[in-house]
Amino acid sequence: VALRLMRSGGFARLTMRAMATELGVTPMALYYYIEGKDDLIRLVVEEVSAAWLPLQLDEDGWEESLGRHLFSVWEESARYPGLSSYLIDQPTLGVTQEAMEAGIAFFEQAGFDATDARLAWPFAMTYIHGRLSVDARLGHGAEAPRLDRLHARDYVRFGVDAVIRGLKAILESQPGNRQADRDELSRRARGAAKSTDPKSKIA
Amino acid sequence: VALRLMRSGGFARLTMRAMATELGVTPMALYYYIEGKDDLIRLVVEEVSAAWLPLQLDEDGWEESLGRHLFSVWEESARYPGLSSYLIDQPTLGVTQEAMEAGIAFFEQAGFDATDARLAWPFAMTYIHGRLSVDARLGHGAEAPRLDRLHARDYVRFGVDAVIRGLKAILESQPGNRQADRDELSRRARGAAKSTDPKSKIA
DNA sequence: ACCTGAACACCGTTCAAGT
DNA sequence: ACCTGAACACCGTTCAAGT
Repeated sequence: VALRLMRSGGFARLTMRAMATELGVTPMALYYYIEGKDDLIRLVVEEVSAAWLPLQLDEDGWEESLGRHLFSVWEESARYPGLSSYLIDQPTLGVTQEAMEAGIAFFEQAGFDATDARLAWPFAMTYIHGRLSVDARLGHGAEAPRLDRLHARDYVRFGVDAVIRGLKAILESQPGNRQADRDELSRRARGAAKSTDPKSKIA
Repeated sequence: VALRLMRSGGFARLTMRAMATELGVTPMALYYYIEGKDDLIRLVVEEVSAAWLPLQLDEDGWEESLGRHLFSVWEESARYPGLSSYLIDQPTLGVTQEAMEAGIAFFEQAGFDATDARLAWPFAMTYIHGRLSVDARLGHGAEAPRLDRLHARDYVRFGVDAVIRGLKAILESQPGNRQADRDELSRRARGAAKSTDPKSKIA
């Protein structure tokens, strides 16, 4: 019922009283099952974020993997307008500690050093939830063109591209991770490397 | 009074009733001077955004100019926790139509084509307000370290860097704006160019 | 075990009335 | 011109009481 309320009227429509009315009970009946509104939202976020494509390093490289994840977060979350405005105000952006650690591990696997990996994940998530917050007010469907016939999808496409390119530039400027290393990583990705890879960041 | 309330208790503390109490009047007295709460927030945003360093192309290049602007928006807005969470939900991110057009013009002057300039400004602003929204809950001062002794300033520094590098990569991949043009721009910036600059994008 | 009813402490705002 | 007072339509939540 909570998810349906949010899909039709956005996060603002999700109230204890509206839920009770939909269920045909008084508002206080809900408190028998949940601790309060924060608990209700936690369950909602759990449900919505389960539909996100997980952030994991696939064979076609971290750039493509990250792009797919961000698009998936955007598409799924966009069904619940205003949810990202809530998530962005939460510690760890509303996801569990484990999900955040998995996100950081992703960037370490991609070759970022420990500090940059811890900064890269919140950077990408902050952008995508920021974008979703903007979309919530403007509408995200094809029926809602903005300036110069640009649609919500154009904005997020540009943004995700810029996020990935920015992170790539930072990765390439890391000491010990310059052109020579990148060539090595490319070779490994193609399965052509049989050496011991002494400088590999992936191990 | 509104600004003071926000500085001490954040955006959530800015209520018509709290303002009235501070002023020693009843809530309805405010309606003689302002139309309602939306109008009050509009005036607050007007005041806060006036303190932002304007986004204008200075002699040290668009990258540095953009970096200064974003940091200034971050530092000034951070004094009013929760304000960015409101701004990010607004069309044109809470600024006036003119401010948005000036932002787009900035990216055109920097060499972005018309479409990318229209996408670049919201991208940068969406990120910085997203970042501010996260900071609002976690605190932004040096007294609030996060994971691994990283501070709010580290996150925004990394993010602004990534935003600029990402936009730079997009600019450089634009047709007619490749290495040859960039070398020319670099020469101009150093004041060494006395040619007529026929291909310059800045004019 | 499951739910109700009254009440409290908040919101923004309308409408009519005061001086 | 400037402000009050009562009231309305909302919130989330506490506490005591019902079956």
